[in-house]
Amino acid sequence: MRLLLVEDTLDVAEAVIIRLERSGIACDLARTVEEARGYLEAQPYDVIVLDINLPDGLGTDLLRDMRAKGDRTPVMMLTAQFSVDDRVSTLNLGADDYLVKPFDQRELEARVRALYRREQGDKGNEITLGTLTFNPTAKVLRKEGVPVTLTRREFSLLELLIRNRGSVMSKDRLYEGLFSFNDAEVGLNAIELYIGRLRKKLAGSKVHIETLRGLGYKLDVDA
Amino acid sequence: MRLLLVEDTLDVAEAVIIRLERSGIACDLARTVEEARGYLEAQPYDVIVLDINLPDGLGTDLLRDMRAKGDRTPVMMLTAQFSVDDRVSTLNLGADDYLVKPFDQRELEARVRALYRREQGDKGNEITLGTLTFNPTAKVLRKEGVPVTLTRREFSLLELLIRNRGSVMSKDRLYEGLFSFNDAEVGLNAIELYIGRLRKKLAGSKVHIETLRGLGYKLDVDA
DNA sequence: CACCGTGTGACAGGTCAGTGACAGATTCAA
DNA sequence: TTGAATCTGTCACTGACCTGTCACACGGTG
Repeated sequence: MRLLLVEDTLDVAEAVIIRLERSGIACDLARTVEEARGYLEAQPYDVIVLDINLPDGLGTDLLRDMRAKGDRTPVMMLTAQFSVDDRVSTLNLGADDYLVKPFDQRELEARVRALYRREQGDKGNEITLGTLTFNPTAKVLRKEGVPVTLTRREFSLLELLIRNRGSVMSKDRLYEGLFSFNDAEVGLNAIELYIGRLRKKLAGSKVHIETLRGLGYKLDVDA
Repeated sequence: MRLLLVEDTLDVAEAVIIRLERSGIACDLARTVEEARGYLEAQPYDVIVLDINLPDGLGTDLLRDMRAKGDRTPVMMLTAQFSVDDRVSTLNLGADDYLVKPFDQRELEARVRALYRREQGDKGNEITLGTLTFNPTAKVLRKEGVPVTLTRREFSLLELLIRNRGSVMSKDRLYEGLFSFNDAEVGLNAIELYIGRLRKKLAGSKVHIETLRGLGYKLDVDA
């Protein structure tokens, strides 16, 4: 999952990013509205967490512009004071959720995941494929009921593949979902590496990752 | 829209079918889990409405098997009693919606249509030709539902032909679409080669690539 | 019948993917 | 804070398969 955090208070931002990155969400940080616009043009995000009060303007303005352009990316608003009026107008602008500062990190993560899930169209959060059950919120993968330990990156990659099962995911798309701009300079080779590691762990599960040379990878259930 | 109703209570089933057929939804009725499996093997459906309590087993088992096989057809569950636990576990199994009996016919129809719409949205720009379905975003080609593996070049060529189906594509145009300036020095013969390879993979699909000597190629569906 | 454009099998690069080893980074527990 | 364990990502090498050329067969057209 690729997330954009727009927030000017550095310590809040850092705490959030550390937390989210640790659980496998690739985060980019923008500290102004302008910066955020740049990021948004550069690449698509799965979720945006947007502070309202920013040095060069209001987060709500950015939100309005996005919606006016037809961008439907889920947006969670953040702010310190949140009157009932603020709340209503924010939601009316097309925000999907909001959180009042100070907030609990765990709550933020849970809500972000909920937004992502909703976007993906998954009702439940447990996915069964072959002999695998995958639970993105609990971060647990089971093979025939037995837990399989996955590292952060392995988990993120598997989640991307599972959510797009049956479709070919180009190496670029996987790369975008896995790494943020901070993880600069990571080679594309890393994807191949993790694909290999995942394959080992998925062995004997009726689920396999197919390679399509020059196109990407595709996760499928054995016939 | 093609719908499979799995329900053993005849009068309920008939009422539903009459209503849905009247508004243009093609319905098949299965009265047992076994019968439903038969239908599902025989052909794909757009939506499945699935009762939980059936004479020879539970609808939830059928649902679980489908999801384990990677089948993501939207499923709406029906049942008389529906505790919170039932609800959660059903959704976690991969159901997309549920309805408690007795229900309003109009509500059923509205929800079924909602499921269908969402599914169509996901499929987006999927193109069906004869027995082929071609999905450019997922980079997947299926012949009678079975995935056909294509290489990068084959895929590009097929996409060009499909997007211009019915009209003749000159070899030059195909060439321009397939090769960039980097791929300099590739002979025109390469096109013929890939046409040949594609023809083999499209064999038995009611879709054929016609040669128009001196003019180019044309992809068409058999009469 | 000759010609030109097309079909096709075999083959030789060449590119891209798989993999093992390794070093730096990070996490976790004392 | 330190050290062990694990995770991360690079590098280099190997191997597989796609790619496109060549050569030749085929077939319609004039």
